[in-house]
Amino acid sequence: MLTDRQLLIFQVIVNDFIRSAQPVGSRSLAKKEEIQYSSATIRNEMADLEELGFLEKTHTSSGRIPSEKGYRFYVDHLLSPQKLDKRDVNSVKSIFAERIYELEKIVQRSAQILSELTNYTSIVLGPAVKDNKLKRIQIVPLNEETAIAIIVTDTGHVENKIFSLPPNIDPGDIERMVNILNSRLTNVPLEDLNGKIYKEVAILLKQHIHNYDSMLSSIADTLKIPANDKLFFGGKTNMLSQPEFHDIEKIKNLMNMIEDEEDMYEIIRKNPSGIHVKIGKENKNTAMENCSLITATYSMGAEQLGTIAILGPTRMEYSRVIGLLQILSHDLTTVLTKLYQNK
Amino acid sequence: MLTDRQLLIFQVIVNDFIRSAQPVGSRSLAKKEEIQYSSATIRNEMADLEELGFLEKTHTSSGRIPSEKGYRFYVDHLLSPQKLDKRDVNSVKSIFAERIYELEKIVQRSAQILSELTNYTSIVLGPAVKDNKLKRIQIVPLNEETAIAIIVTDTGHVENKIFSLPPNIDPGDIERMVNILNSRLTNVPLEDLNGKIYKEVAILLKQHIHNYDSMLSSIADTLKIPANDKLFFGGKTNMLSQPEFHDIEKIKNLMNMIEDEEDMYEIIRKNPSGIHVKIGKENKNTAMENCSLITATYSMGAEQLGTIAILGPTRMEYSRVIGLLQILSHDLTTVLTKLYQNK
DNA sequence: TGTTAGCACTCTTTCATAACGAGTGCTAAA
DNA sequence: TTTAGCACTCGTTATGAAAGAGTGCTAACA
Repeated sequence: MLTDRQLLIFQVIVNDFIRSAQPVGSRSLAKKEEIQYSSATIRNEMADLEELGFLEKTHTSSGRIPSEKGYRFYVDHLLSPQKLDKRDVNSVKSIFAERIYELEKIVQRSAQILSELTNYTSIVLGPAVKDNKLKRIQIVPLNEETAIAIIVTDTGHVENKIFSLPPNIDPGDIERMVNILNSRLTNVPLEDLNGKIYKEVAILLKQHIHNYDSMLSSIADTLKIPANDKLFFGGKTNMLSQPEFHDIEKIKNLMNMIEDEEDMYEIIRKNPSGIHVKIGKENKNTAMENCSLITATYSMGAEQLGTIAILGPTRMEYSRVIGLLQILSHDLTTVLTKLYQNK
Repeated sequence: MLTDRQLLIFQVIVNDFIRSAQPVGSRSLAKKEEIQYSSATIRNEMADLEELGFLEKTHTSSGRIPSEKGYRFYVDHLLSPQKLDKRDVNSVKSIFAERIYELEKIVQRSAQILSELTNYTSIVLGPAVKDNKLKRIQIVPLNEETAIAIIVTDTGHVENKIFSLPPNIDPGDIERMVNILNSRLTNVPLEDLNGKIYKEVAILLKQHIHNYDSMLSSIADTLKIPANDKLFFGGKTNMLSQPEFHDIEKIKNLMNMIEDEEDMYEIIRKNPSGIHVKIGKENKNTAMENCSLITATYSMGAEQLGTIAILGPTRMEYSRVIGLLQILSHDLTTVLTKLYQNK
């Protein structure tokens, strides 16, 4: 469709704009050494590229900036195989340098490094808890009326919830119940717990425990814990430094969205595996219409665990960010697989 | 020191400026019904108040705004006994309407309501964990090499940490160790745990457990958990709506500070009990020089637990915010005392 | 036929200037 | 002691001119 010359010019314009955030004019292009044509020729090509929808003008006599369609084309067809800066690679590797055991800490640190490297905002959806398998249930009575239920998963994740005890409960009953729960539910994925409790465990409890029904509903309720997986952020305020966000109103919308867990969860959830780029209005959210979101997934073995994302202006360093996400998601997957595979 | 008329004029100026964020001129003051003097008289008084340091001008011929000294005087001497709006009172009461068991949830919700009512940013320092007493220690092995230590406190707070096991550990040893720890350490305040472990528990472990020394250091290390108490925020982005933060640079500084847990912790920590107001530069942090911070403490019984704070512009609704904090800290204290006093 | 030089035109940015309004400080009169 | 009046200051807004960056188009060129 496009001639080689058009491709060249388009690519240089996009790169230039990504770097400078200023509309690119024909004269400044003609001065570049990789472009040997006169400004008039370039003007003609730019007019064509605009007609095709890849470029835009901010006003009648301004230079050109890439349109969303332009960015889309750039991302899909013009990104050369990523050659990452060595420093970037080293920075990512450094995340895994110290021996950390907690999955969450690794994830948290990834988010932080990513935002520092890019000066954009990073969002990491923590490991999906619902696929974790139950390692142990524990109930600790706090006083006559309340107790705390604690569940530990095979990945070392801990959840807890306080619930109220039925009056005059026998401590022995609690202990028996915990034993039954553990013997029957160990290694069951958290999302299956609830079903299994009513199908298999209820019968057993009925045989051994007084007052089992009021207890059971408390416990079952408690085990419904893993509602949303945890979100981690890095560089929440980085977008304030981007020149496209000089406007307070825009910033307010964006920051409000970032602060709203629900919104962010909606945006980053259920990503198909691999790397994906959403540009400008491709993100449904109006607060993000000047933003691009790049997501990558990470896994443990064959099981997809979570998502890493970078939120930046549409004028984003796509090449570099994609490179960073690729290497990070790969490394995360490798480390996690090694660390927890031998359960 | 000040005449009654000066007091009246000063108070009206402050109230007007808090409402409108605009410098207050003599003519607009003269129009108010509570002020019966001519604009010229008021001008003279304003000149005097400025000389005394209570008022400032933004430029030669502008109206007056309160100086920091002025706000300080206003807060210390001019705040009438707080008459709170009924809706405000009801909103605060609503926090405690549902029966919630988790202390953290109550605190979290308080922060949220507070920020919604005021349109400022609220910061709540969660209950000091170090004063909690140990209810139970649990150790759950995850695999051959790692285990997770869980501690539960008397207030239902749960902390956990993964640590590495010495090679070839005997499961029976772990169980014996947990029993010893629980029998010896239950009801010990968290901050005393470490000392007590080495003084009393080490000897016992030596008698009963193989390999006790390498285990002990792991455990002791694990129990050093409660580093910082948890911070909760409400309305982090509210300051973006305040007219004094039209300047992107100011916003960036402020938001960066709010996002930095260390900074915030430093600012809100170790507050003497009661309500305190820090105005403008009285806050050492330069990002806060256009802000005021009002803090209040809450307790459980006689034991001071944490701090609630509101961060707003120096042009803050002092009267209302102080009133809100008073009633909230009082109610929090009451509820918490009732809920957990009967341990 | 593709490329380029040249020129008229457009639009933004910057600067200077003027007019207006809000507000002050000071003086003199009530 | 209070107030009316007036000159003065400063910020805000509108206007216009000039400069600069960039475009589109036409005509000439290789």
